[in-house]
Amino acid sequence: MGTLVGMTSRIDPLTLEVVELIGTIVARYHEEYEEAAAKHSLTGAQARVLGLLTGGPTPMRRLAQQLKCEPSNVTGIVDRLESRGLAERRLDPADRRVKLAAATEAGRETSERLRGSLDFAREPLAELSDEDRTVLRDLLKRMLGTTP
Amino acid sequence: MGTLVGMTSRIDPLTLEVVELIGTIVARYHEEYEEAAAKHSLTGAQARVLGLLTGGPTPMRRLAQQLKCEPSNVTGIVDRLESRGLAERRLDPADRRVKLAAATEAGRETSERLRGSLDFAREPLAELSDEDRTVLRDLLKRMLGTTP
DNA sequence: GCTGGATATTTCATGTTGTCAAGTAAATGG
DNA sequence: CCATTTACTTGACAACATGAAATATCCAGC
Repeated sequence: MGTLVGMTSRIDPLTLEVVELIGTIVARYHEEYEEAAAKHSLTGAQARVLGLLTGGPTPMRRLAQQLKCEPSNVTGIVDRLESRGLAERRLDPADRRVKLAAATEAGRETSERLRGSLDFAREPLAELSDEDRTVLRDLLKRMLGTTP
Repeated sequence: MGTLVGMTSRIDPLTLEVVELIGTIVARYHEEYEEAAAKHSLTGAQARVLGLLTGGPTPMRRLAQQLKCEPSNVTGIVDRLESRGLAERRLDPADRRVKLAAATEAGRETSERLRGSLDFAREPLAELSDEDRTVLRDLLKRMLGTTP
């Protein structure tokens, strides 16, 4: 192996370009998400938890797993949602150790309004035809190993 | 317009599926990035700044713009990088108000090792042929409006 | 049934990221 | 030369995140 510039030269330029594009998409996605959350006076983490709660009452531990963080962190986030009347804690009759976080009616409304304002869905994809979207979907699925 | 289930039904299922896939990619990308940064004892923000500094000495203000945060925030991040010998502040001879953040030799090495450990580039894209990647690249570019 | 270990949650201490307002220093335009 | 703008830092504060220790509960094995 001759004199190479660096490790990155092992990746072909095309792959690098795609990775860079994905990075851009990731950045824009995050930006829009935080922005939409802020419009409803929520932080990103709060919006994420509220979104998870639309799936029904959820144990704190499960929220931590889905957010990939420590359970003690979830305590604070749910505290803040609760203090604003968007969520509440319930006891699990089946296991008195666990507390189920659940969205209140106000929480459900807020979550739904937020979902509606996430324009990332419409705007960039509007550039693509139906056929393009199908191709894109299949490529992304294969990338993610959904079709092994 | 009959009785609809909700606002989300305005978006066709295909678009919804693509949006969901992109969400998955965003989540995985972030996860891997933080993980790779942590392996080098860096936080995500520190890794991001260090990455920006590989482009050469950069005014604090510009870093703030690229990170989309307040300049006062960058002060702290660069402080931490500096205290670990990965970055340093230089004076801009052209304008004595600005301070240029620059990666040290150690910072450059760390940044390069980190870049090399970002497997998100190789692993998922390896599923795709060269032709597939070209198609994907073009679709993403159009999504991002790079080719108006 | 008891007991010991595992599990679910919280609390506390601590660190990083982020905002905003105020302050300092230097450039710039009348 | 002076007022304004610009670049950066500082300080106060909130949210997020981790890790260790405390509490309450469950469960397996005896």
